[in-house]
Amino acid sequence: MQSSIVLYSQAEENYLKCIYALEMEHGEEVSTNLIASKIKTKASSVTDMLKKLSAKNLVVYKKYQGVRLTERGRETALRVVRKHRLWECFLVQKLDFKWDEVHEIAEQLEHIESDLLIDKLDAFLRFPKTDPHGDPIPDKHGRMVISKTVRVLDMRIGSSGILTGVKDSSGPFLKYLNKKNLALGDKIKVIDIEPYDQSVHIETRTHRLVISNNVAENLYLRNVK
Amino acid sequence: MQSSIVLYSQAEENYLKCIYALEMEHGEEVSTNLIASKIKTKASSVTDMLKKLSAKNLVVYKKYQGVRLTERGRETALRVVRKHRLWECFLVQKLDFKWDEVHEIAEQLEHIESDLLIDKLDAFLRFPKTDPHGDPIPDKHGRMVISKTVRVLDMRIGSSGILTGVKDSSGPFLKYLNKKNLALGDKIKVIDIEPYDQSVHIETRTHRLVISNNVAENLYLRNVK
DNA sequence: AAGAATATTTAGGTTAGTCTAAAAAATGTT
DNA sequence: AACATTTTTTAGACTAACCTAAATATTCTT
Ligand SMILES: [Mn+2]
Ligand SMILES: [Mn+2]
Ligand SMILES: [Mn+2]
Ligand SMILES: [Mn+2]
Repeated sequence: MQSSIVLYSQAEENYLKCIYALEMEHGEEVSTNLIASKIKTKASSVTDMLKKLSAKNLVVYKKYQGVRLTERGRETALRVVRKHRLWECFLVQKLDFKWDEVHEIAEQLEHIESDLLIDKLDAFLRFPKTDPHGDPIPDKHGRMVISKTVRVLDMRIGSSGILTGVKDSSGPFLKYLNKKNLALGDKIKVIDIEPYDQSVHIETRTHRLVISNNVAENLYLRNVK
Repeated sequence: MQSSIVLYSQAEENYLKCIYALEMEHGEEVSTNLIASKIKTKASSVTDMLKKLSAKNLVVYKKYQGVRLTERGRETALRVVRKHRLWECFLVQKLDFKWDEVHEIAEQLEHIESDLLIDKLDAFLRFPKTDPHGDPIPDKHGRMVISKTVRVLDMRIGSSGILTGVKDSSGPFLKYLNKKNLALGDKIKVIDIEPYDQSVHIETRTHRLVISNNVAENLYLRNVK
C-alpha cells in the first residue's frame, strides 16, 4: 500500500524546508525566533504556523520548547529540497544560468507539484548528485550522499583541497567568488592564516589571494592532503 | 524608458487568461457567468475579481455589462499564455511527456515569474511556433502566427487536410484521440457527414473511422485541398 | 532568589480569495 | 406592459497567512 500524497501550501513547505535546514545546522530543537529570522517574518506568525504544522503531524512542538520535524515532516522537507536542487541544476546545465542567478527562481519552482515531473527531470539531468553550489541532491527516497568536507578556516597551513561547496549560496557571496575567480572544482592551498583576524592566504592553480575569516568559514574543501 | 514590471497574483493571472480565451472564442464582452463556469468558481467571486482587475486597469468593466481586456490586460494574459505553451513544449520535447499529460503541470509552471527564465527556455526549445496541441506561442512581444484552419465539421465531403490543432486540450479528449490513433500532423480525409447527427466518417493514411459531431467540432485541419 | 532582559505566545486586526444567501437588474414571455 | 426567469451584484462570513501590541514564560545577571 502506498501512502496517498498530501499537498501542503507553499508557506507550509517553506517552513518545513527552513526547519530542516536549521536542524541540520544546529542539531537540536529549532527556536521560534531562529525560524522567524530565516524566513523573514515575525515570531508570532511562526507560532501560528508551528501549531498548524503540529496539528498535521509534521513537527513536534511544545510551547516555549522549539520544534523538531517528525519523520513525515522530514520526508516532506526533503522532497522540497530535492526539487529545489534539481531545478537549480536544470537552470545551470540546460539553460546556461550562472550559479549566482538560480536560487530565487528555484524558490518558486520547488513548489511545483508533480512526482512524475520531478523524476523525469532527474532522469533528463542524468541523476545529478550535487547542485550548482555543491549541495547534495536527495534521491526519490530522500537519500543523499553527504561528502566529508572541511571549512577553509579549519584547514592546516600548507594543506590543500578541492573546493566542493559553499555554505552561503546567496547571490552577493557567489558574485564575490566569481570576481575573485573562485569556482567549485578549484584546487586551493592554504598558505597562511593570520592569527590576528583569521584572514586566510590561499593559492589556486592560477593565482594567490587573501580571503576574510568570514569567507573562509563559507568555503568547504574535500580531499585534503 | 522601460515600463517597470508589475507582478500579479496567480488568481489574477488565471482570470486574465480566462477572459482572454473567452474573448477569442466569442469576440465580444465576456459575461460573469461564462468566466465563473470556465474558472470553476461562483459568479459572486468573479464580480469581486473583476472590480479588482478593473481598478488595476487590466479590464474595462461596467456593472451588468461584462468585461473586456485593456491593452495592458491583454499583454499580461499573453505573457501567461506564452509561458504555459512553452512549458508544455518543454515537457513533451525534453521530458517525454505525452500531449495529454502536460496541461495540469503547465497550469502551475505558467505562474513562475522570471523574464530571463522564459526567454532562455524559448531559446533552449529553439523558439517553437506552436505547442503540443497546435496552439500558437506568442513571442516575447506577444506576437504569434495564427494559421488558418477549418473544423472537420465544416469541411466539404471528399476534401482533406492536415490535423494541426484541437480546440479541447483536456486530458480525456486527448486520450480519446490517442485511442483512435489520431495525432497532430495526420492527413485526414472527410468521407461523409451523416445528416441526421452530424457524425463524420474520416479516413487517415492508416485507417477509417467515425467520429461524433462533438469530436468533429474540436479538430482543426489546415491545407485543405 | 529577585529583578532585568529576552523569547515566545496570545489577542485582535488586515488582506486576498473564496463561499452562500438575498437583493437588484436585465432579459424573455405572454 | 406585466410577470417570470435568469443573470449579476451586494452583504456578510470564512480561511490562510501575515501583522502589531500586549501578556506571559524563560533565561540571564547579580
Ligand atoms: Mn538555492
Ligand atoms: Mn543550491
Ligand atoms: Mn494547456
Ligand atoms: Mn496547449
